[in-house]
Amino acid sequence: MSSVNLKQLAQALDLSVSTVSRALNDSYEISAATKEKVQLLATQLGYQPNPYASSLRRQQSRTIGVIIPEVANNFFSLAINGIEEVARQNGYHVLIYLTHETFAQEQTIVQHLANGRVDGILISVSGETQDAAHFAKLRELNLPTVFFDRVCEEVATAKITTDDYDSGYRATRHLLDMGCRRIMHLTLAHHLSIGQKRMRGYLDALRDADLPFDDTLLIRGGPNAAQNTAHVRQLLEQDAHIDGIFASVESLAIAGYRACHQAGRRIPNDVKIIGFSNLEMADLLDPPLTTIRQPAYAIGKEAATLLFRALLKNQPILASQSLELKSELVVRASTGG
Amino acid sequence: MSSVNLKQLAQALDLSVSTVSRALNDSYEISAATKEKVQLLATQLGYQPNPYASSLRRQQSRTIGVIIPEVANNFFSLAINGIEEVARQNGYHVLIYLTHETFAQEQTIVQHLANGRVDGILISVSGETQDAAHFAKLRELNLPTVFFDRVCEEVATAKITTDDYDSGYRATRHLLDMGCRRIMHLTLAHHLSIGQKRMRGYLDALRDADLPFDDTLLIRGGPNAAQNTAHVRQLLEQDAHIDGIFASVESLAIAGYRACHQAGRRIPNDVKIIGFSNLEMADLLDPPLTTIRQPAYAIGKEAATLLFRALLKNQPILASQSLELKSELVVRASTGG
DNA sequence: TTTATTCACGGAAACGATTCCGCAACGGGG
DNA sequence: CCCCGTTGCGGAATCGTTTCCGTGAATAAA
Repeated sequence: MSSVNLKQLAQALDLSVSTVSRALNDSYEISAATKEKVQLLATQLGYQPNPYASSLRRQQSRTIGVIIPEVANNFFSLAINGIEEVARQNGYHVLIYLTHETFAQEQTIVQHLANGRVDGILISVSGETQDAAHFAKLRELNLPTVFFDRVCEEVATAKITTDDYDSGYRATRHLLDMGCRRIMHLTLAHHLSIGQKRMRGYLDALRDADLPFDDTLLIRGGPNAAQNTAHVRQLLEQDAHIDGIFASVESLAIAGYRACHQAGRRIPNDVKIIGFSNLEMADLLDPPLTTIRQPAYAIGKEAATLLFRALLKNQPILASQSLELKSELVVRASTGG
Repeated sequence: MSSVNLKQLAQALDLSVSTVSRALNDSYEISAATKEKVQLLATQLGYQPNPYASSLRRQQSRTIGVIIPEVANNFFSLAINGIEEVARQNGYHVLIYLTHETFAQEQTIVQHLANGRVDGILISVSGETQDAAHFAKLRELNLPTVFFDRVCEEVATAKITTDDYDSGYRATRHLLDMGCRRIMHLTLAHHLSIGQKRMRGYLDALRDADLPFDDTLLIRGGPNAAQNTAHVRQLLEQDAHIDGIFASVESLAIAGYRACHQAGRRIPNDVKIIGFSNLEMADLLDPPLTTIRQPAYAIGKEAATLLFRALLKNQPILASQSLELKSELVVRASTGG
């Protein structure tokens, strides 16, 4: 669509197409004088190489794909921020795909990216994903892939995660320290390693406090916020002894707040709440929410950096390059006195 | 990069490349029997057309570009959600670019998209943008463009906005009705029409209440949240009579909250606050924030729908197709009693 | 039977950039 | 003076699809 192409430049300069191309790519075979002439006219006419012709010939697109469950989510939007920054610095473009937490969409998206459209993929898998078969094709095609936050353990590639087991343990431990004895655990991605790690942290903290694990205290949430709230409320009303809620994602912490309001349980007097969250205004909630804050921006940045290191140096991505960043426990009033 | 291409398919089937291509595109010139054979083998071998070869030949990329100031923002991430949904339904891909509210980045991005990489553009301009010259090229190239929310009036194309003047008026009027007499106005995009419209609503509401406009009550915020807060706090401490804050974007409403806390002004007793916001948990803040809620998801969806109508039918986008959606005033405790 | 038309397909030219190969001209060394 | 290497550039193939044009055979129309 760009009005001017190589052939037109070549004609105007009375040079061949190949010479013009080489001049623009700063090839050593072209004299300084010619280079200057070519580049001058190119900028004058506003020449921009056709990206598709270039990609076709070079067999690379200077584009990466980012697959995430949701974008209207503080964690993922911060991560995208980090990703986009690194991509732009390297002159790459970013294609965004949303799975809406469904496995089917994740499959189709991954499939559609296995045709050379992107040079690499960053992915945080959907809550439904249990099978990693759809990632096999990427491996087969040698398409560099980095998982972040919600990873697939089975796939042998690099993964950027946070200390999920530890965070789960510390969150639960904090509730216990504040006096909780019957702690609800709200989880979304319970099939995923991330969910299981946080859960194991929860379980181990209970065990270390010599508290039994009660299966009924476990709520597996879904994408529907109203339903999650109703679910939590129901449990709160059934079980008057519940005095703590550990939410493994932000939206479920919110569900916890709403459910407590509806069930007439005061936070933190009756029920203390802690949740994973990247909400910058967690301190302005009523009451301020105690959070485990993941370094979302850094996660995106690290994942992208790892990917580009592989892309630019044309090296494979190794599982050994995986990184685990630390989350931060920020104590506020929702778990206070 | 996809392992199998048309030529290989053709050889395997003992057909010509053109026949295979036509069979896969369901051309009327190909017999049903051949079509079936071709499609069977194609799916068996997992054939996927090379998107770049296809784009090069067809002169269209089945990709749209979305340019926004920030993604870590409830409004924009909801809008992207709407955009992505419509794009996926139409089989299009979405390239995301962030300007980080800077004019320079907006220029470079727009320039880089004027080479056929995308078939259309959805844009919400940066807070710094005052000049529309960089959009001229898009018009020149006939690259369909739709503005949403933060629009450029000078550019003759369709724009999806909300009733900004009205919202500004209603927000201010609400504060007046609740007894405010000295209302601070926090704005971000004061050069943009969106900022000016909201401001005019503010001014007209003051005028209709026979209140004078005081220039010192106007704060032009920037991208730095801490600085904005400090700015608001300073003004609050200087002027003890301020009893209302009207924030034209969510982040500035938050700055208002923080500033009030720091300056020891109670909300809503001393100062009442209203702000544009798409925060789903505005009701969980302390106190719950009275908001003007924009239909962010719908805006994204409408903008994308308009763009695709033009793309698919190959029609130009007319300014007359512009749409103005209604925002909603949600009264909560931050402007109460 | 002859001609016209449709059907089903093949060949080859695009799309625009990159790159392999080849080739003049020129300069320096023997 | 001749040979050879270097410098600077042109021609053409190539990436994988799409599509224009052509063509043989079968069928229909006359």
